[in-house]
Amino acid sequence: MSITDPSIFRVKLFDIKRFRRAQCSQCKAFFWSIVERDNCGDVPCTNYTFMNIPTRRSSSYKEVRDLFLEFFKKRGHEVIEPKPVVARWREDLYLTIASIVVFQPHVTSGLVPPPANPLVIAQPCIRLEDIDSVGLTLGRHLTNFIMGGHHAFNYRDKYVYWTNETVEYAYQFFVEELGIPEEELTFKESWWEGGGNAGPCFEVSAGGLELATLVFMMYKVVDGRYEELPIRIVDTGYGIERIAWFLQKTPTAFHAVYGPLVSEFHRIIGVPEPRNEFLLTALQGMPKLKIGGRQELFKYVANTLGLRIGEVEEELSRIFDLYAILDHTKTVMLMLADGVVPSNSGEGYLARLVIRRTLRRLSRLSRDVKLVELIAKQISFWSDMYPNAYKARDRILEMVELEEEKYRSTLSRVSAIASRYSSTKLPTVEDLVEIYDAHGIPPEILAEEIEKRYKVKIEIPENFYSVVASRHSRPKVLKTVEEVKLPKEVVEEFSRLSSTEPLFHLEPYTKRFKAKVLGVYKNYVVLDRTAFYPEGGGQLGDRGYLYLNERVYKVIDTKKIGDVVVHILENSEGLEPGVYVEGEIDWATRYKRMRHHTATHILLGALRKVLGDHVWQAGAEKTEFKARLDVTHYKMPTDEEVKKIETLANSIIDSAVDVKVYLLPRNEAEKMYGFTLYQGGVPMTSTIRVVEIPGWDAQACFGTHVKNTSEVGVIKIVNVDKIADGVIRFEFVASTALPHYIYQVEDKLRTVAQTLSINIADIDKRITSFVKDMENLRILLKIYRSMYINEVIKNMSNKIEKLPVADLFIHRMDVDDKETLREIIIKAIEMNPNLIFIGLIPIENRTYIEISLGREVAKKIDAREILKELTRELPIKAGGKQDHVTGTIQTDIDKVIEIIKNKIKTFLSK
RNA sequence: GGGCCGGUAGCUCAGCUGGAAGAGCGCUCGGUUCGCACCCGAGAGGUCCCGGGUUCAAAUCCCGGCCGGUCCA
Repeated sequence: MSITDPSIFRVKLFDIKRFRRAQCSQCKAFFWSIVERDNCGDVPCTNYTFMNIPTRRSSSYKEVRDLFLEFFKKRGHEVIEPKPVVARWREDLYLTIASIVVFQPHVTSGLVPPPANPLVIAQPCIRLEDIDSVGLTLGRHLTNFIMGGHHAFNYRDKYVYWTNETVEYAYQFFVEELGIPEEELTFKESWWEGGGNAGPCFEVSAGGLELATLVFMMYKVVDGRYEELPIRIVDTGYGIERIAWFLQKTPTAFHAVYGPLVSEFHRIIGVPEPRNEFLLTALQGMPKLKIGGRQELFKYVANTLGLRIGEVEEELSRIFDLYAILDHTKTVMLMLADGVVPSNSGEGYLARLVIRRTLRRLSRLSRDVKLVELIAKQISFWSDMYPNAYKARDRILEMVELEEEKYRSTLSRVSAIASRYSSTKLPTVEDLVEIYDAHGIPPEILAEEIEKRYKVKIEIPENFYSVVASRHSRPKVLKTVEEVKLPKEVVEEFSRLSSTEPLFHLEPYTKRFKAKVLGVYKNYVVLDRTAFYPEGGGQLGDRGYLYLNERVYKVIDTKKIGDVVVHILENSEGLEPGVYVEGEIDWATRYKRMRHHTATHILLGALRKVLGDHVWQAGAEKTEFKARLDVTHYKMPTDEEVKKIETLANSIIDSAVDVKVYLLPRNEAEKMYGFTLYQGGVPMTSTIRVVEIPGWDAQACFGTHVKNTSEVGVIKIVNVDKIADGVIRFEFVASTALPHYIYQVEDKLRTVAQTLSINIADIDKRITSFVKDMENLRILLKIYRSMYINEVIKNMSNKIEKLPVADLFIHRMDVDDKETLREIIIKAIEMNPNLIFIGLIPIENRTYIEISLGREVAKKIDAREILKELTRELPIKAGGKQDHVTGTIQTDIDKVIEIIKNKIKTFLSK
């Protein structure tokens, strides 16, 4: 895996302190240690021994975090505020899985300077990769953790520090600051990869716990190959939870992190707290997991303490569940606090996934405890470390409650699905996967139900969830960056040209301008400057004209390649590089789009104010006619809320606030406005164009905006829709586009009124009576139908022809109402089991025919045989079953009746 | 973003190898009963999501759309 010269691992400190390089007898990795040892110092190559390693301190979780920051601050690192656990600034990742993620890809690629250098950060992270191991490993695996990271960015012309200093800091921190004896420390050589970067690393362990990873990031991973980075980055991750565990010597990391909350969860959920000895024995048994899974662990604990395996399994499983719940509820809190809305797609699904996993585990322990209650406990417990969660408390709890309800309704299908099976017909593994995939019902829950019903046990394979996962192919990129929709050859042709001067930004009200033609290829033209707005940020490209002397060129669309604006013409004949043209944009259209664009920002601001900070733009489109804005929100807004949003939005229009546009360096912009800037996507630029409506909204935005909110005129929300779970779409019309919208509505009304030949004013009343009339007519029709049916049946006996084999009745009905005919037929043959019923309906110049046999006749005769007989004489397309056929005769009804009668008579006499 | 499942009576759903629209609950009426949640009998209630196609015939098969659910990243 590694392509590195191992000499990079030979750092100064190892020489001074006489660390020696050795190979682990278990995992075969090379490691450095002061004392001689035959393992790398990390579980499972060794046992947990940290319980017996003395340290100077026994610090709380929060103290460890502050200790870490303080240590590096004292050594010249600037402390950086942590970022949200949802990676809003990244297009390729949903969650902040490490501290370095904060600086990817803009800083690591060299586009933007780091906010400080060197720096230190205590970044809350969420990683769902190991979610199945959480609890089981007593805190080694967690879905949320704080990664303490000190980072140094070494540019070609600016060196900060590299391997020597990094290892020395680790040594000082662990040995001098925390008081871990130096002979306990091991530095294992390894290789790290993530987020598109890679490099050699040290895993620093003591007493069986890996406490930190020191990565020397120096490669970019491109198509599986490694390219050297222009910047060498020190990327370290100190596990604050593990260090706290190490120092406090609690039996699990959960005790170290959650303190009194552990007992409280035990009490609420009703799981008795285990003896310390029990947990410590389990901890010692952890390396067994690697060998034979949890059964080996149970066996170890049972043997050591002289207990029965079943007993141990039952108690430990419950405790594992409880710890996982402790972990998951905090993860849910963190995600929802950072504005994630549970959904069936996107990052919202990750929140739902964790919530459902938690509910599943919770339901194993208790039927009565509500998830909301546990989350509420977490929110209060963490109120000082995570005040934003406390602020969002009501919203978080409401979302959790809604999710809990949704999950319950999902599970309500279990019984219906179980009833598809029986004690002899059990679901296969394939069925279980299918049921989980399509209905979200976990196999153990279905198995439980089936066991209850049919007293049969179902085996669920160990690798169940990986079978599920293997059914889904994974896309390479999560979100795609806005792509240019221009032919490849055009992109190549124009890629050499210098960037176009953006008059549409510099002076957005420019309607006419002069410019020089720089490039012409087919119907694509590039100018040195332009007022034509190129498609982007949900705003469409401008249309208009280019003038060259007497000639007029129609511009039908405008797009961009990087900073080069490409005008798409109907015809470019006569245009060539060097000539000067005059441009004129279709101002009426563009101005409406500008107003809709600014209106979208106004609406988003209003939405966040009315609905909450969890509202994020999930998509938008602006045209000259109307605009739509999709946002994350967990339920359909009420009519009152919509009105409130609309009123609020219009109030800022009436306030006539100036819309400000700034170009700011990225770090500064983020510092000033936060990540709410990136509503429409994350630009890959070092400077950011910020469009601000002061006190209302600020976004990184490429589009054109009006100078003052009053120019938007008015916003009318015309439609609200739920387009996905957790995503609400608002369609709205602004400014002078509104009359056009109203015309459309009026036109529809007028058409309806005309069709009904009434006044528009009366339309509502008329429709009501119209519907009532329909209802009455239906009832009336029903009565007449049954009258007719009875009439036919009553008169039938007179018209029946008694033949030797059966009775024959031919009924002609001159109304195309097959349903009525069918009713007559059914009644007739029920009354007379010896009847052959022939029903005929004229349809245009053809004849619909239906032949039905009574119970008795059907024993002797096949209706299809009759059909066959008729086919000899008549062009029939028909078919059916033994006692009933339907079809069409391609002949006029008057010509067929006699033929049918005769044919059937001859047939029956055979 | 992608895959999968579903849309049939007021509700929960069956029917889906094409062939005459069903069950349970609920509702109405009647019976039983001191009374009822029980029991018995009768009845009302349908755009089989929408549009197109194949077919003599489509709830059923095919295509497109809308809506809902769900899993994966």
